[in-house]
Amino acid sequence: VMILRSRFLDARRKRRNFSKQATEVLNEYFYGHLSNPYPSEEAKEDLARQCNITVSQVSNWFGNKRIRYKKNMAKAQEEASLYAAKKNAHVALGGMTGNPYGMLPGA
Amino acid sequence: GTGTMSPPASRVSPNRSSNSSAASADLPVVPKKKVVDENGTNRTNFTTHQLTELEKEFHTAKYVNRTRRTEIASNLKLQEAQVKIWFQNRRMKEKKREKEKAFLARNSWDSN
DNA sequence: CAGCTATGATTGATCGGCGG
DNA sequence: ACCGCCGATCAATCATAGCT
Repeated sequence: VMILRSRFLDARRKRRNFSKQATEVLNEYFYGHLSNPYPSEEAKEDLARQCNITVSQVSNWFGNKRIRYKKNMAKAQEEASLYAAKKNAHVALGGMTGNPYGMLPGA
Repeated sequence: GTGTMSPPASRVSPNRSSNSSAASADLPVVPKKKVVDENGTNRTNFTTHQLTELEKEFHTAKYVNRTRRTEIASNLKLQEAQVKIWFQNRRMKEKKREKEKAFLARNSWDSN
């Protein structure tokens, strides 16, 4: 079985997680447009540039994010609040916080 | 609050609203993709043979006639619709790669 | 190092719109 | 009215990355 699979598996093998910064940008967009997390082609290109990844990767990210957000809404909602709060703070302070939020505390 | 995520603006209707506020609960879940029935397993796992043949056909012709499609479906024991969809997905896949290359190239211009 | 979770990529199939 | 195609997306899965 494994042998048969290895023949048509390609890029999926070597994958690298996006940089924290890239993920940050993507999450900000996602939670900043939660009611309609469907970036236009143009927005995707922009995001791709900002994150230094391809447009397809941006699409993949949003596709995965949407689905997984729904599957774990309870948990994801915390992220939503987190980013919503972050956004407000950002606007209010008008400055960067450089907060190293890494992965969610999962709490 | 509960999830929102209305379907893609392009799919719901020409109605586009720049809703940028964070989580606001509404939208009673849209009918989205149907998982058919039973176990919710409607995704066919093509065999290596089927995929090999399909790709062989693809190299010969990106598009298949209804006649050819019927033949292929018959030979590979697949539904004609599956063959049709397979070719469609294959074409999109190719197009996606080209588009990506073009975009990357365009990105280089900016840097230099 | 093993085990488990997070995450990026792949892909058969669906949705809505368009054109022949 | 019907069908195929496109573009975007979904949903389930694969395989690996990365933390514990």
